[in-house]
Amino acid sequence: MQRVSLKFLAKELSLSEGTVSRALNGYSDISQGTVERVRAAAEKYNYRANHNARRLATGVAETVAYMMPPGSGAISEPFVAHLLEGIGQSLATRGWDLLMVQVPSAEQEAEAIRKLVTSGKVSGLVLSRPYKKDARIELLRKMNFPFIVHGRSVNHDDYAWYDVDSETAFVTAVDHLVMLGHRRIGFVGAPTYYNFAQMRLDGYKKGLAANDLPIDDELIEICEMSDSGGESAASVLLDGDNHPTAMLCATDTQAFGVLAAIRARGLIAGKDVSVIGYDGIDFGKHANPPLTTMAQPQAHSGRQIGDMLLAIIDGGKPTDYQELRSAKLKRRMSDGPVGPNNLNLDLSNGGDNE
Amino acid sequence: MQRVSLKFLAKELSLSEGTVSRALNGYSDISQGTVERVRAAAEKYNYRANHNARRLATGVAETVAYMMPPGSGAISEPFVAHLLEGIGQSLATRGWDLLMVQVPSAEQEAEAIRKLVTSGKVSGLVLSRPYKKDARIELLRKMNFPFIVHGRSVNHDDYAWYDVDSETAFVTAVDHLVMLGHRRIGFVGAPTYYNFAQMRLDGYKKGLAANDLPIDDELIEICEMSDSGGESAASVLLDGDNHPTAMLCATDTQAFGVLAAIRARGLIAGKDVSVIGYDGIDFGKHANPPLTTMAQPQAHSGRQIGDMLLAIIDGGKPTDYQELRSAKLKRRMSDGPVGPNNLNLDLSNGGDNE
DNA sequence: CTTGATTCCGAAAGCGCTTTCGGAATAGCG
DNA sequence: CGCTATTCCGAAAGCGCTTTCGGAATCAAG
Repeated sequence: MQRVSLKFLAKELSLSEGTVSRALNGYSDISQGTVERVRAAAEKYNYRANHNARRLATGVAETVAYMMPPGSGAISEPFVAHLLEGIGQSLATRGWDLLMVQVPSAEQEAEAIRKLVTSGKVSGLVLSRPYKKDARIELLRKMNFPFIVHGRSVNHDDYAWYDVDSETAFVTAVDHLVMLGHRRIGFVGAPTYYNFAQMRLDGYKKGLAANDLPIDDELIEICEMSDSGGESAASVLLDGDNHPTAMLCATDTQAFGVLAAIRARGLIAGKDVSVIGYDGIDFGKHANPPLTTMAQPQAHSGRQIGDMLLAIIDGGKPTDYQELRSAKLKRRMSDGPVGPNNLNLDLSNGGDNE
Repeated sequence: MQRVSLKFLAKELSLSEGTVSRALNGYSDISQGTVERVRAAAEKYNYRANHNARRLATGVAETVAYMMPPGSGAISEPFVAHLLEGIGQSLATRGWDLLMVQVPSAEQEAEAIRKLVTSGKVSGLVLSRPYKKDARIELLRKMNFPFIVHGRSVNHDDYAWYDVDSETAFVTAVDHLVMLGHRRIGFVGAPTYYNFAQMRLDGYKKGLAANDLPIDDELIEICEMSDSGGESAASVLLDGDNHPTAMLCATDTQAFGVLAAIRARGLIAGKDVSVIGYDGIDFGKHANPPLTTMAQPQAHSGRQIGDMLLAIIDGGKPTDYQELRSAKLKRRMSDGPVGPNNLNLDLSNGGDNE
């Protein structure tokens, strides 16, 4: 294993190591003839440069790390998978590597970053799901290390990011619901130390205000970002005195739980209660009923993010790489007009299966 | 960035680089006193060894690669995410890294592996979803490189693997269906160059045979592993002359499509037609109806796989690390007894929504 | 007090590659 | 044909760390 080194090739060709190296790396001070001779030999002996050596010598790691959002199961979220794939593709165009970094808890993130940066094993970093005020981002900026974040913190003027404008997505969603006749619209949100969660909540409130609807705190439930979180949040909303006729969810995953809560009460989403999620994950089409959602343009987000980060590593100004995309309403079956059924919702007869 | 090197520390402490290095790495020939002095200084200056240098010097990469199954969207499959998370945790116990490797097409896999191995950047490899006869596995064995595969190829005696016995899982599923009175059981399978797909098909046939049921090729549909693949496969099964009263699917994802095909015909899964998937992915509970499935014990499979690979890298005999787990039937709502409805299924009146 | 064993550390040789520098050989020019 | 400009390559110095080897100092024992 790892038999053929530069030295071996050099000896074989009666050349110096330096010459072989330069020939392989496309330096101009090597004659065409030797370049070809070297290439042929490299091919013949299946030579691969030892990356650790090369990286040590050049000082560039040729590797980018993706830092997983901490918290168990985080990686299983669909968006992470897509992102990873895209970033990987982007990196592959240069033969760079993608490293996964997992941090057990949020407290350890800053330290993990410091370690990563100083270890020299990566030349760039992508972060996901920033907090409102994110210590990781500040640290990275202070260290002047190339990075890009998928999402934005509150103060996002001076670093690179790629985000979807979920705030206006939520006013769009509210508008849509209002247009369908809904006036009591609930909100199932995520913990607001995440900035995206805050922005979605803001969008919800903004949408309400724009439609001259009051903001009722009893219509707002914050829960963890899981289906069961959504389910219990929806339960308190649905079982309260002031049941909403529609619910907006911060994530599709929560929306699935909301749908479950609705079914559990013998109600029909899209008819008795409307539900709109956010993310646009594919699976939503198989939900019961198929989930209407604000779909992110996730098609090439990973690819995009990777390209942006690479540009920054190449010396680009981070602030030149800030991209805000917008989400689109994808109507499936979980939304609908307010009907006679839910104008005077009476849940007292709701079945309780499960 | 990357200010503090070993040299710096050494100078600061008036020690030689070698001494500092050995102190940090727990060699016994350093006095307790200096060890502490060195530790304190390292702490104070926030010293982190440059990994590339260390790896070059020691020859051990301290990194493990996960090779993604090629084909677009492969990574978005739920099992990959779980696996990655577990492997990452396992590696984290030693401070090792997880590298993601993506290969654009199956043809390039062998070459990618050769490159990876000879580049020296990883000390072990995990493969997923092997083919019946897998060139990657043979290559790795020939090179005597530490690896483990998630799944098994046909010939799996002489390497390490972790797999779930999907063959017996499928005979269990058939048994279950037969017990419910089904006699015409369809199979929606995956391409059989994948060994797992072949084994599931085998299990299906075996189960049929064990129950004295004939094997009818018209009841077997192979399609790609996506929901839409499952949907069209189910369509031909359902619209054929010889419609099955139950269908087994090689993956949950396909099963979701099958469910859709059933709904599209105005039928009810679990009542008119039974459906059982395989994988046990969480989302199945939100499907319509909730998907009955053969659930893999994926709880700690990633962790397990990581630990096994590490043991092999440490010199363990690969053949000592072969683990076969079993799947369990997780009944939800998509299976049920044969009813009067489907004994003489008449589809001519089936609605055609969507 | 001598000898042999221990303890602790410095020196130095790499690991495999990159890159600068300078020099030999060749080419171009008057 | 002599002189400068090019072209092409070898030598060598690192990159930052690990690890072997041996030696100085200390200790215990005879």
